[in-house]
Amino acid sequence: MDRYNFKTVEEKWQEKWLESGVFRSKVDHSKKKFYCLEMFPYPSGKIHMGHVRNYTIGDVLSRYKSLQGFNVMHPMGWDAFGMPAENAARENDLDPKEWTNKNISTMKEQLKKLGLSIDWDREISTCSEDYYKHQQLFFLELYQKGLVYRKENYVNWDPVDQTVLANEQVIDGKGWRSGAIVERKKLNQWFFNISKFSQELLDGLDDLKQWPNKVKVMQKNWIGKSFGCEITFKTEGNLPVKEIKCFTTRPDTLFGFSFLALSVDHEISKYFSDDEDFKEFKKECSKTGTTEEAIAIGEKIGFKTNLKAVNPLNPSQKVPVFFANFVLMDYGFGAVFGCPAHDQRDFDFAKKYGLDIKTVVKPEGEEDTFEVKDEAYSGPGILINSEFLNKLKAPDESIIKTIDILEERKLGNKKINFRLKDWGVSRQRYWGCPIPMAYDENGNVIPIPKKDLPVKLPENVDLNSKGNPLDAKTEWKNITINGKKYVRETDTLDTFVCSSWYYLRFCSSKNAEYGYKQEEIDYWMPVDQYIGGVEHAILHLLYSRFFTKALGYKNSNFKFREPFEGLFTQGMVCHETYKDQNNLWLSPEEIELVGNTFHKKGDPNNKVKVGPSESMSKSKKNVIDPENIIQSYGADAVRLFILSDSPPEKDVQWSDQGMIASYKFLQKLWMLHNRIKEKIKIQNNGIEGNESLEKFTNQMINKITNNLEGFNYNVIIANIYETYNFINKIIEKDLDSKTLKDNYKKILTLFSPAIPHFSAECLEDLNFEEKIEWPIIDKDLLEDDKIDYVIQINGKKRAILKESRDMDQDSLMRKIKLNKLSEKYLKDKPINKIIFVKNRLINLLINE
RNA sequence: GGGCGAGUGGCGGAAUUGGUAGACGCGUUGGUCUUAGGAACCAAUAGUGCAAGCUGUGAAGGUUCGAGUCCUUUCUCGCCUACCA
Repeated sequence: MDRYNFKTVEEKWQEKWLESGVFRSKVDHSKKKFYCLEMFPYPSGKIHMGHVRNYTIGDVLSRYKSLQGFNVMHPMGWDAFGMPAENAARENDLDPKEWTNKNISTMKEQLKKLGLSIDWDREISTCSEDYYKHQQLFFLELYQKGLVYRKENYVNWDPVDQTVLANEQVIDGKGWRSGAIVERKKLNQWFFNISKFSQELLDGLDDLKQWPNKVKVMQKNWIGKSFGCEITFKTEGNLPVKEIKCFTTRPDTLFGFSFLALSVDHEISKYFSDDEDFKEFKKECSKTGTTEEAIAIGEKIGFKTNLKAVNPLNPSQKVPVFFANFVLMDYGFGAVFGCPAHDQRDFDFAKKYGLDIKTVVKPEGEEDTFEVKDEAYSGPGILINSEFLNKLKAPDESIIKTIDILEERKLGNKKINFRLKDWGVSRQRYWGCPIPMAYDENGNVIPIPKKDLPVKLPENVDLNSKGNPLDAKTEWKNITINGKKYVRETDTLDTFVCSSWYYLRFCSSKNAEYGYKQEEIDYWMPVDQYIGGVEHAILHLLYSRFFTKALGYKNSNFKFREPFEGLFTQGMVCHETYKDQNNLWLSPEEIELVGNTFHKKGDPNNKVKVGPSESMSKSKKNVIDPENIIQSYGADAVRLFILSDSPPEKDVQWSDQGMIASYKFLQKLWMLHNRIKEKIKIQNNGIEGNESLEKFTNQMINKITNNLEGFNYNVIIANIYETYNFINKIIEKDLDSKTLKDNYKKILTLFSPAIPHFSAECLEDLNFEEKIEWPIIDKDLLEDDKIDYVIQINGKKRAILKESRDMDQDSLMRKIKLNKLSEKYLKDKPINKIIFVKNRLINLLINE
């Protein structure tokens, strides 16, 4: 008997699938569609285990849905713009496009070896003109709808590299590449008006029933809706400032007002631009702002101005105005009214600067003389010391009442404030989608005419030039439109823009006229199941939701409101970390086990320190290369292992032993397959095991179907093992050929989403040529006619009786009386109460 | 500081949602076969006890005939987020 040769089998089926085009999808209104999408990869060079896990999960689902008769679309593409290409190209002196395309072809081959059911005809790459020209058109459309605008905004500026850095590229206040101290610089940038949809994006979350709650909560917090009031404070002092606006959620504590605090970037700061002390203070603020620790400790510092702010509800009260480090310019109005008694931050600040702390809310049940002492009180209660507001219930009643009064007296307005800010999409980078805009000599903006799209990225640019390489490319930059001279916008779009609409492009990946074809998105959208890492919980998913809403804005053809109906966030793949005696990271291949300690390979004196299991990363060298693993064990074995060890939403530990076990299991399964094959050939008409085989198969259909529906993919693998164990036993028995054949076919079908090559090979080996469909559960067979009844006495399990299904209480009692257990536990003691759960258990309550 | 989630054998994890706790796998132990085993197969494997049994799902209470599952309090860990007015 041959061993299972995964190499030939997997290659054979991968070729077959590709040639026959089984995974090709097209609109077919006679069938229900299922759009399965995994987050497309960045072509960094090679696939990693995270990809293997992500795409295996999606593949199991796609194959399962196909077998169920759905018209499945399962596409794949490349998130191909971005900085790594630009950096790699600079380091190796080559073209980012070349580098990217080479990576794409490598990774595509690797993905194919996993045996994924992907419709490669729909492949897209965001860095190709075919893709980004449509993105430019969308940009212009959004511009026309008023959803795109330009404004000055602060950015992280690297003065050495002359470029803008993303927040995550600023490490301890320094540029990640140059090491230069990052400056805050105001730059003109393009923005998408995502905040216009704040409320819609928030409300939409309620409809996303198949999203993890965790992600919805994160988005909700990110959008950050708060209800409150804007209050205009009159000011007095030696500056030409008459009033300052604040946003507050607690206007009801206005009688506890004791100072007003401004952000150092507040417009009033312009009057202090020559003040040396203020400059010093501002520097101090930016220092504390950078480290997370400083924020956690949260030392509050302030700079006192000569201004006084007037309490609008009590004009005789005038309080000092400070600049303070804890006030953010981009939230509310960059100004806060301080009420130390009921806000911990304000409390800390007041303590430090010796400001009044006046209690205006007491907890229910306290005396009116209640006073805040060691910390602010922000809980519910009753208003005190607040004149006409006294006795109101805080917070709900008091806030509404106060806002009413402020509005009536024209001192303030009810206001809903969102934390969500508009999306700055300009990047001073080469390797991205050019923004299709231009400027005349006066700096006036015009969109590039649609007929001139796409604005192509120029080739042969000098990536080593300071700043944006596009800026240096004068022959590209200077253009003429309708005989008039213009200069192109040289910024490119944030790569998140590319991934905000790629799910639409997959529906019509070849459509040349427009980003999508209406009838195709009408059929395929929304994505039924989206699968990816939780690290995209906010940005990518929020931007995609925004893009859908923006395209649907003033466009009645756009029928769906949300791009992703279902979302599944898979966990990471982890591995132990290793360090040698010099504290250098070692990869798993660089170590070996001698006795029971690890040493560096070939260096028995260099003991290895085993660190905690962490997400695989190149920097910690705790990576396992999927290519090697597939090479040694085959795709099905890898799939089996990656699914088996943990629920897909949780992190999984890579284990060599587990991997080997999966490999060995397939070998065992192949042996079993051959025994089954022999048995079927013999054409016997046994009866012994038929019934139990049918029952088992039917129960397995039920279990595996339910586990697929619930994403319990690790349990499916356990079910496959169970099935092996069962058949391995029953195969000894006398079975009828036809029964064995029919049931085995069903079982192989159940296996095929997880181990597709193996299952296909076995099915073919037995000439199961008819169309393979997901087996149907026989409800009658599901119910065993013998039940294990749990017999409890006073709630304790005392026995299990195998009796017939649907037995009533009295009959079961009679059986119990006949049992020796009755003698032992019951004797003649009176039974006080009987709890009987049909087909499950009986609990007898007696006096002990 | 705020939010979310999780604590079950030596390990990863199951448990039809309130009804036999520990499925399945790894590891370990014993055995069979073998020149050999880091192969294959068989068996055992929560703790304790010779056994009947008793005890067991982070801890303490509670509801219930019955709690890993529900409620209250508490501890620990993980993730996200952060001076959001």
